[in-house]
Amino acid sequence: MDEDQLEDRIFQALADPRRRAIFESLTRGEAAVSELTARFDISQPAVSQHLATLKEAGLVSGRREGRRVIYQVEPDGLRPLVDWITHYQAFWTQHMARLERLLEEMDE
Amino acid sequence: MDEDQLEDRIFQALADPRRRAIFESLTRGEAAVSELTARFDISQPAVSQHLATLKEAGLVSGRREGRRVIYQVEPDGLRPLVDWITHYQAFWTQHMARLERLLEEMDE
DNA sequence: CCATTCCATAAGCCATTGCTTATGCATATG
DNA sequence: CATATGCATAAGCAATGGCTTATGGAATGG
Repeated sequence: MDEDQLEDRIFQALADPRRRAIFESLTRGEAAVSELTARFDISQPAVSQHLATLKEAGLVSGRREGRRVIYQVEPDGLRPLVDWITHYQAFWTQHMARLERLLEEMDE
Repeated sequence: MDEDQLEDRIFQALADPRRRAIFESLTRGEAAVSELTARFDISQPAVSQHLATLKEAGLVSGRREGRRVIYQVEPDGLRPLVDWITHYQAFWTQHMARLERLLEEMDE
């Protein structure tokens, strides 16, 4: 897929608050569609549609387990977003201290 | 302003490709509305509307200079986005090497 | 002053989007 | 098999979004 097109899909996928909430929910652990439907107060098809959008953006993936489909966050999914931000290093240089702190934490 | 609400506006502002292009254009240097209108093939009101959206998201700011209004990137504007991503450290740990390289570059 | 330039805002239009209900396929279960 | 469960997809609808043209205010220049 075109890189710019993927970038587009990621931004657009994360633009919707509910979709972002679903994504964030999945970062706390994989879940089946039925489970997500129970958590959020929208219909099952709505959840499936959101998941499809997130999937096409490369942010999540799903595997079949019997009748259920388990979705999980795609670890590399946010990479294009990180790359996009990194491209404007000059404007977030001030956050480097914060990132350095993060690096130190990760070293442990 | 509510932090989540700002987060929302940032994601939504960056969701539109043309608005992202305008933002990217401003990262390469401040510009007046008329200049941006010349660069992108849309009407002046359309540009002003995009700028208003970016401004409410805290991504750009404008100052008046005579008849013109000069827009520039707000250095701290992407911070909430960076914060959001850092919140999911676990999923981009793999990018730490890349960030470390960036840190080294910044040290020079 | 009067005309011109630059910009923001209003109003209206069309395309997109996120939701719903309806439906059908796949898998499990009796 | 027959029924039930889990999910995806289709169709339709209301809301939103980005564009346009029209208009008016702010600042400059003759």
